[in-house]
Amino acid sequence: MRKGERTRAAVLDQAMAVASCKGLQGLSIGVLASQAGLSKSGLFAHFGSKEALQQAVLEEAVESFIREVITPALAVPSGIGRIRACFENWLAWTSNSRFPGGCPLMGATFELDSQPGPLRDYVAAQQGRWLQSLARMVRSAIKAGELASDTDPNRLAFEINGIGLSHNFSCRLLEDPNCTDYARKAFDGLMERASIPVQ
Amino acid sequence: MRKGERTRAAVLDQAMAVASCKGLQGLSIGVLASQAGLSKSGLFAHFGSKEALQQAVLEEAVESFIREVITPALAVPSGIGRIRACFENWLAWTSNSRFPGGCPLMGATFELDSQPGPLRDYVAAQQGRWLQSLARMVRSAIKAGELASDTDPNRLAFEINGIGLSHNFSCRLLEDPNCTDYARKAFDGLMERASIPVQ
DNA sequence: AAAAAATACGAACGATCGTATTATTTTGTC
DNA sequence: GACAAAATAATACGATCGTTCGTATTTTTT
Repeated sequence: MRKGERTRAAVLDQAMAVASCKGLQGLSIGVLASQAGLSKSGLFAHFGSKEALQQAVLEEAVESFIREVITPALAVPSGIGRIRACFENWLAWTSNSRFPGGCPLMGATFELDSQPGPLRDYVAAQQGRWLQSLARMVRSAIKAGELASDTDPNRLAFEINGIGLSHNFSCRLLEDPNCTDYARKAFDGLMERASIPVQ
Repeated sequence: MRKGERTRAAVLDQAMAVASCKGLQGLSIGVLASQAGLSKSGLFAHFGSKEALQQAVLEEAVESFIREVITPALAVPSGIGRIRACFENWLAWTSNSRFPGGCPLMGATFELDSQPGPLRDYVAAQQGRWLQSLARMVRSAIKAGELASDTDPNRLAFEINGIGLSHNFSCRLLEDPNCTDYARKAFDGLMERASIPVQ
């Protein structure tokens, strides 16, 4: 690994932490450079533009999310268990200490949702993929005979997403100690309602 | 109504629209002034600081939210009907044309949740009130005999909030035309599960 | 109509922003 | 250890930021 790649990676890690707290708009090349012990122009050269830096932060965050939330869940046999594993990974991800201000993608979602441009397009595409991943897990749980066949995968994905969003909301803003408990119970209720009743 | 109050109100309206799109951080006194046909210093004098302007935007948004979402619902007899009315008002609010970028409070929530200060404190307090309002409606629906007595009002409020958040997410970022349908069905499912079964 | 108070303006401040250009240092390779 | 390439630094630019100040203009009250 070249020296440049190493510093770039280190900068990116720091940038993710900052973006997690202050948003993508709150990223400042000057501040970031002094935090990383680099000159402004030295740091700048690694990305070429501020937007490219923001894009890199987003891509890095997406890659982490897939690695820590989705991929491990796919190792679990398809069915409700896999969906639950993914959900649990997501809850843990929300409190990941690498992100002192919470998931940067969550922040970017609400920061960019009304600001047209390549960054918004990227976030929208990735969040669409996230919902599709959830829907796919639901579909395979139906195939496995654990969820009722008339379950709408996209709708269930919508609801699971809502529980996670509410968890983030109550965890990050309100600091409600009950929020993880609420989230788990909401998830269980959702699965119970959609599952095939035991005869 | 004094002249000053009128211009201040007009500026605030414009500021809410801008904050709705670009966030509180995206508010610029210079840009706002030129949009309002005022000089920068003339506009500035109405607020005294940028943070005071942001605070004023938040207060105005909260007031609108209460007026358009909560108060009308309280005119509906207590029970599931009242909760549904509130929920429907909320869905409509999310698409309110006054806010080209969606609810400014939603944006502020995810923008400020990790940025300590009076603005964050204010948003947290108001969002706490919002959840409490929902919980109170649930409690009165239990008293009215429409929801099971073992329902946890705070947990149900948590779940309703999640559906609204997911609706905002899918509506604003993904522009999914099904999102309102999904949200309504999720809400109905939630109420059905918590309601007292008809004998 | 005169006096007082409230509003708005114009100019300037220091600071910081992202970016471009040019130079210097460090790194990896032969 | 020399040499090319890569990485970092130095400096400067124009723009914009929030803010202050003194002054002009308008509105309201007397």
